[in-house]
Amino acid sequence: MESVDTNFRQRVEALVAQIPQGRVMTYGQLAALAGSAYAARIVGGIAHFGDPDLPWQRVVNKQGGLASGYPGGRDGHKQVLEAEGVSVSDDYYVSVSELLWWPPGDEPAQQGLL
DNA sequence: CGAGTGACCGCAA
DNA sequence: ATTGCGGCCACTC
Repeated sequence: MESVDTNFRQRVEALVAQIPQGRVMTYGQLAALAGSAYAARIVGGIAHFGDPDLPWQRVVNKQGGLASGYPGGRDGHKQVLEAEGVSVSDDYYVSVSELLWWPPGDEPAQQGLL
């Protein structure tokens, strides 16, 4: 409906902005919810040139590892996540299985269904 | 307007 | 198990 310009970027930003504190989402997830499961790279691109007010720090890769290119490097990224309440491993890895969050209504199979 | 790149993911050997 | 390569879409210069 209505305008659909760059709905991808708007969608990703909307999802990231909805990520609750202490939770993390994967790029592939955001990409899939945005409309393209193969556009995970674009999500990263938007993250770098998107709105700096969005909690991109809560966005990690499928491995649960922190991404590069973040202002301050993984060091700053790790500290920010820990400040949010996310436990980051010494290797800059987070428990995706524990902190992975899905938007309400779009969850294909929550962890409870495991 | 055209080309290149990217904070990724999945599969193949 | 590990390593290497390709692919898709959007954004920037």
